[in-house]
Amino acid sequence: MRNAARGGLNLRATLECGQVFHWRERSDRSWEGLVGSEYAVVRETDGHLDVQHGRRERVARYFALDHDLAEIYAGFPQDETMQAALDYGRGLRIIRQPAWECLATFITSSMKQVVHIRQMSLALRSRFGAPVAGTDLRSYPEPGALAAASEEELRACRLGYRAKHLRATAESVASGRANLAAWAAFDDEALREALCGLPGVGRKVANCVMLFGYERLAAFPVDTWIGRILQRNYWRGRARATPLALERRLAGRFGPHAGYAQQYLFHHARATQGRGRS
DNA sequence: ACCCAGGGGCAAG
DNA sequence: CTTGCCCATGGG
Repeated sequence: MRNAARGGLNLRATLECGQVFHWRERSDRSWEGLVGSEYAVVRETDGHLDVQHGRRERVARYFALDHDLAEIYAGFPQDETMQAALDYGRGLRIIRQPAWECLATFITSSMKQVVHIRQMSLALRSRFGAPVAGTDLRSYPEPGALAAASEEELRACRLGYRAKHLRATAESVASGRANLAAWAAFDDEALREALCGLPGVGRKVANCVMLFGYERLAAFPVDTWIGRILQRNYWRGRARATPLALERRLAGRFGPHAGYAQQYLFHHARATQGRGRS
């Protein structure tokens, strides 16, 4: 079953740009992963999505094929830095990721490279997740499963100091004190404030969860990569600014879908300025 | 040996 | 409201 994507699709960029961490490519160039707790196999053909396994509508929604990329791109700034990132990542989509999976994953992301986040995520799935029919992939652990785990067990998944934060937030969500589903009704500021109240969640992680888990496309996470890009290309000659200052002063330049712009800049920088410059 | 990675929390200025 | 330091772990 083939699904039209408004403005094209770059499946590899979408799945490897650092917004989601468990998908894997198969030898036939298709990709397999879990949409919530459902096994899915997908493939990109001519800029469209081929759903080879899984419920078509559900998978299409997960990959946000309804996002109108042409309209989103039209809001990007017309400068060289942004256009180079756009040319490189064209077709990359911000997907609709389950809020808890996204929140938990980004709590473990602090001071870690994408490859490590993936390893921790897979270890958590393997140790605490539930089996899924049709695959050896396991669903992301429920909040209760992580809340019931000991800190030592979480550290065994190589989480380090992040184990304490993940466990505490899992408890908060499992108890219902933090109702992630209800928070979807909050406006951006209220949602950010609610998220920042959770252990291990500061402004950067909150912005990632808003962008990837709540479809708040204006959310603009500033990490070390984006900080460098903004400082060098959009804040030249001025005093070194903190991530928060950069976000407040510059996010507006990237339009109503600033989060999309941010992800293209991140993906481009990571690929071209590559991790190992020896 | 040293540096950095999709940071956050906390105490101190 | 900002800055400095620590928090583990892996890789270059």
